[in-house]
Amino acid sequence: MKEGPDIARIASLVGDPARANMLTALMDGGALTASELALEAGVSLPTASSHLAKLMDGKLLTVASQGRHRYYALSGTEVANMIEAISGVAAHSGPKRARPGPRDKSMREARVCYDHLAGDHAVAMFDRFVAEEIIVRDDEEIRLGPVGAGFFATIGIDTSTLGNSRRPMCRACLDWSVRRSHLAGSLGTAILDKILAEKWARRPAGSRVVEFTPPGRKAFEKLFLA
Amino acid sequence: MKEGPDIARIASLVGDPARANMLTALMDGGALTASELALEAGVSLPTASSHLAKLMDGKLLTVASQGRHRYYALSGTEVANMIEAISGVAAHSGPKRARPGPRDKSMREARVCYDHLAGDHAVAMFDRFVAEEIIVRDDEEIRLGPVGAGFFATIGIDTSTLGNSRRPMCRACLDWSVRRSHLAGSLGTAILDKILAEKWARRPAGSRVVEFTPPGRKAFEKLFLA
DNA sequence: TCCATGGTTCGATGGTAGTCGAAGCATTCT
DNA sequence: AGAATGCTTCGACTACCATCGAACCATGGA
Repeated sequence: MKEGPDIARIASLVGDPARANMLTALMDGGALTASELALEAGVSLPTASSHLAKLMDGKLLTVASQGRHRYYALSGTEVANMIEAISGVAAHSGPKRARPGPRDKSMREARVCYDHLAGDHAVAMFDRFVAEEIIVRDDEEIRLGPVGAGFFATIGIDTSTLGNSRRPMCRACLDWSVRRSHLAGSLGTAILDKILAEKWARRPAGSRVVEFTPPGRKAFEKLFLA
Repeated sequence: MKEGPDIARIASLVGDPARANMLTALMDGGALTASELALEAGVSLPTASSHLAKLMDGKLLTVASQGRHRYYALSGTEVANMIEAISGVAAHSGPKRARPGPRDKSMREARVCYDHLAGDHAVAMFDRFVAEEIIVRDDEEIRLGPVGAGFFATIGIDTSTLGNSRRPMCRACLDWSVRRSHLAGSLGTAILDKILAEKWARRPAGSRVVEFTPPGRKAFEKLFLA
């Protein structure tokens, strides 16, 4: 009967799966483009655009136009707190989270996260990069480490050309199946590109799964998990 | 694409206006019956029952069967925190809350909250009861004060018969238009009954508004707001 | 034992909101 | 300028779910 703030309105905004996916994708505080969010949410671009308009209308998101890109981000910590609180309840509620992650084993092992690799392999690779000081992480920020440029040069990735774009070369992306970070950004894209170019793995159509071939996996491990 | 806890599922539970009303009605930590919640939400009993089943399924509510009543309550502080967090965002988002409360002036002044009086008059009455030690509040608990039984006896309410039922005689109910407590429980019901029996006020059909007659208002003020 | 009251289930209805294809703007690169 | 990319708008379709009346169960009281 009390009708305080219109709680139902904004709860219903979060209540749609597509929008919820978008919001959680932005929970790291980063900004993503509409197309990236469309992929994250698993919907078409028009649909995503509609959802984004609704989220903007509810003031849950802010947008920054940069050239022909529109970068969407959470509008503030209050929104993040809310998502966090909802997640807490959901964790206690939902179907027993005995298996935290996707039902699909291969998805958990290796999948593509828009344009870079995610899953166990990606997290292991990220850890090794940090251990070897190929990349260094300063709190939230991630940069190429002292031996980084050299390392990537040896495997045919020219890091000097990756810094040009407005897009950050290195970005941390929280892996939902492992709950740890993996590498995104243009460098992450370059690595995924190489994996596919070398035919170490292929992507079954209509899925995010990345299927390594047996020799491909060996080569990948030798190169990135040495 | 991270698919952590099923946040959309429980957000959509809160996203329905009827359910949101129910949840906010329970935000004081109390327990209400299905019919009370139906009135709070402004829906029919079958509809309310369906919503309650869904909220139970999502583990947002607990239920305690007492006789033929079923008392629903929030399942824990985590749920309350979530509602609180959502309210915070909603306050920043929604249509300017210049007028915190109902658009209807008469509603804000006096209305019925299921079976007791709410609104400005009810809050003023509650304050006076506390000031005069007619009732005393111990934190969350409310009891009849030292002069309480005598006071109510003089106006024709026998408090000794009100304690029999399982229902608490005194209960605090948070008034949404003033954001302060008013009196619920069987004593609150008795007072409302008296007001209507004395014809100090009447209830237009199909509304929660309580319309005092001019002499009725005088009598009410003399008796309860002296 | 029978009635009254509080709740839930069932079935049918209607409205609303999510979805995508196609077309339309805007910006940037060649 | 022309082409390509990123994004939004429009229109039509669909599916889901909130809603309520009526019937059905359960408990408590006479």
